[in-house]
Amino acid sequence: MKRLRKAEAEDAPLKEAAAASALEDDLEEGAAAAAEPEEAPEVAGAGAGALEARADAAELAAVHGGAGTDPIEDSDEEGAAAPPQAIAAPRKAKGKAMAAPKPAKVKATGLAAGQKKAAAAKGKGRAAAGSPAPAAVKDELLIEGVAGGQASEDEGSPDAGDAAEGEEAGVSAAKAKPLKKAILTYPGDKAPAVKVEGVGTGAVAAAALHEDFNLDALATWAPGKPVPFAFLAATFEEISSESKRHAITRLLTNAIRAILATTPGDLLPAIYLCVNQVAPSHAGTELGIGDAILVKALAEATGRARDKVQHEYSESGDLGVVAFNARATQRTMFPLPPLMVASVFSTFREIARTEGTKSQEKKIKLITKLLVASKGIEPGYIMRALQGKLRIGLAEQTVLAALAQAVLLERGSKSESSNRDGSLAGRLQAAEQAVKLAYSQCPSYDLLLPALLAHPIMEVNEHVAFQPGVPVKPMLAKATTGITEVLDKFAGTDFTVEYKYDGERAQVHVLEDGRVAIYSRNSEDNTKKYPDIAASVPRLLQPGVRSVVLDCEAVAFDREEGKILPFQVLSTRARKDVKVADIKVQVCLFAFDCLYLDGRVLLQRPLTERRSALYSAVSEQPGELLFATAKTSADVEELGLFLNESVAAGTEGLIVKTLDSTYEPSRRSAHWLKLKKDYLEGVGDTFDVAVIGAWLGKGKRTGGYGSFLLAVYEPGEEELQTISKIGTGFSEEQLVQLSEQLKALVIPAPKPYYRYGETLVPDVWFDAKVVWEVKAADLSISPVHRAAAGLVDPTKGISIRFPRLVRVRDDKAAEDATSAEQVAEMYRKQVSTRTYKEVAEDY
DNA sequence: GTGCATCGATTTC
DNA sequence: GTCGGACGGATTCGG
DNA sequence: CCGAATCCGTCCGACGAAATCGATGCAC
Repeated sequence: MKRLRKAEAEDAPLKEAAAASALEDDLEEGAAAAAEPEEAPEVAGAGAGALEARADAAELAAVHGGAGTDPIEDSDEEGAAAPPQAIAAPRKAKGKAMAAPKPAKVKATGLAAGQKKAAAAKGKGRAAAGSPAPAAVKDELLIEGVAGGQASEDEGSPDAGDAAEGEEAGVSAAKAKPLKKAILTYPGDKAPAVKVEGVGTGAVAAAALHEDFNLDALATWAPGKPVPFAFLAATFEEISSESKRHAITRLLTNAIRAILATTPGDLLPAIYLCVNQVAPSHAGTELGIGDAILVKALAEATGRARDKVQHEYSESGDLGVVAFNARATQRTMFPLPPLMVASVFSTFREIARTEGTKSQEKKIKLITKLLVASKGIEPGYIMRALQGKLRIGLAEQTVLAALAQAVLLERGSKSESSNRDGSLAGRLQAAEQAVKLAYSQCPSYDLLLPALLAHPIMEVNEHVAFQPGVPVKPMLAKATTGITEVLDKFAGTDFTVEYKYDGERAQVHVLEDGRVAIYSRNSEDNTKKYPDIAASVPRLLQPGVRSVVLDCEAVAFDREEGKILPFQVLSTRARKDVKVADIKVQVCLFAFDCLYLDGRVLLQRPLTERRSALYSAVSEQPGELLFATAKTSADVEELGLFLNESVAAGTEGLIVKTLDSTYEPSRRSAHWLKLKKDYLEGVGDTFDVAVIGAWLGKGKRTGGYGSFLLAVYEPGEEELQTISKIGTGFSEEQLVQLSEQLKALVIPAPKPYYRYGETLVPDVWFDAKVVWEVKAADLSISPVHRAAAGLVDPTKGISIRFPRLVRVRDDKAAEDATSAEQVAEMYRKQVSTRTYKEVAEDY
């Protein structure tokens, strides 16, 4: 049926198209329902009702529809990839975010930011050195007192907002005192506030500002009416000029409150737009849109040449800016209906659904339609959203925080005023943690939102909790620089050490009904990628075990030799709809944690307990499932040996874990530490390489180089052969300085002795006079790089994994760079040729 | 129209 | 994956 | 003892190699 509608929408005039798509899936039906002239809904009441209904539907669907079924998603969707998550903002590019900076905004951005901007603009180097922090903070507080009023200015027409500065100043001055006081006394507390952990003075001050929330100043639409996309775009724009997290959070909190108070049905699409997702990760819906298609669409929408748009993109490094400028100069013949949050989002979903022949054309059409209907700031944010990079300093964690705060503030007064057991800041903090926990254990806004609106926020974890079949965000580990740091951090606590296998994270769910689901690190459904695992794991369950969730690393494995294979081998496995018979690369699971066993959620249990649960839940089967090699020791030398052993066994190093720690989903917790050889100073593979080219930077690297092309030296033919690009390891300041230095070495064409891939041509070439020392984790056979070509592989060259700059080698010339032969030798050495047994015998 | 190469997008690390 | 920058909170330092 | 300096965790967004998959373009 959606096909029909789609066809209609394509030919219909925009207004009708928007209407059609607004009705398209049940999401929009929900929105529409909430939008019915319910006449001034009692704040959250009406909308909550609408969403409550959806919550029930969702729960039902989850129960009946089975594992990870997204109640909102069309039932014909199959698992696949996920939408991008990253959203970002340039700190110092903030000034030129999207629109021409408005006078009022520049003021409101605050002293600190203003200064920084200026420093960044003219002065490379010591930007942050100057302004004393305390003064900046004070001024910030003054100005933020009027943030609420400011938001409204942006709405209607983007250019309309210049409030009387004098008045602002007056208001702020008046507010300054109570604010200061607030910091000291925890406002709203009768009893002296119990010190809440994690709540600082900043959070208290921020909480106090919530009193200024003014719905009428924010909401330009009537209660129950669809939320205009312009509102969201204006919020984004404001956020983009802000760098303080509290301030960003509050801006979004206010926006969410406005939606909650008027049209709560639009909250779900709004949240999805904020986090730049189109569906939960495990639902497998992707936009299938990248820079290339966006450039095409933008060219079409503005009637300009593609090259020109592409060129402007290269120059400005931001498609959003290109779109904004393009639209600004284009006249529309007749006024189009404004974009709505719900309709924009449903168009995004439609784009994600579009596939097959001519799908790109269709997608471009949809995008074009959005662009043509967009005004002011909107096209810029539409482009960025489709790119998957909002770049405004707002991403998932902050959205969750704002969501929690908004729900508490907007709805808490009713149901939760009775149990005010702390300061406002404390309760906000608690709500935030509850919501983040809920989301990490059940990463789906489709499930989270309805539950949030249906129940008191502090009970959200009772309703949105871990359940087998829905992936948990995996716990991550923190990098360390050496064994001493590990011992330092874990002094006084018991810890254990495990191999860090070089494969792919696999969260294996075995459900009571026998079904198996396997999720990736990013909660993608990988079940279809690993039918072999799905088949074998149930056989390995210990007698009596009915359901279990394992945390594992899936590693390519040579069953004949009983040997771990490198990551590059694993990556050649097919990904979609794999048939067991077609599998060429065997995989062995290395299990290291157990999150759930026979109805018991183990996330909050200590590692010791989870580990024994693991050992009791499944049995080892060489080549199919093994327990991660582990050892418990606090001896420096012993750990050093173990680290060497792990590397010899073909793993990346060690993970060190405290034995009493719980499983902390999605946290790069200090309870798990990564110990890799290449982290150690002076250890690991380093290369001296010539810098022979560069690419222009994007986003916060706009205006300079973003990455560089590196080459090693082949003395026989006297060639410089590319080995890698590099884009990290330098500070911003250093990057500017290096760019400056290299700019002088630009040559119009590559030297005849440069050997590089035809598909890897940099924006500018350099005379090879600069040598850098670069560190890497590994070497790999490369389809594009030319280093040591012919020495290891008959035609392919060698590249490096995870390259980063260590230091500049002023003392070296290009001829002194690492030689091709050395690179080849390093590659040969790293290839693991030893079996497990051999390694084990040695230690 | 079919098969193959290429490009772009997405994903893993 | 690596890395650096900005913030915010907690802890330590110095007058 | 208080304010300043410092340390540390969190969040965000620059950027890396390399693989598959899907759509499209091209040769035949």
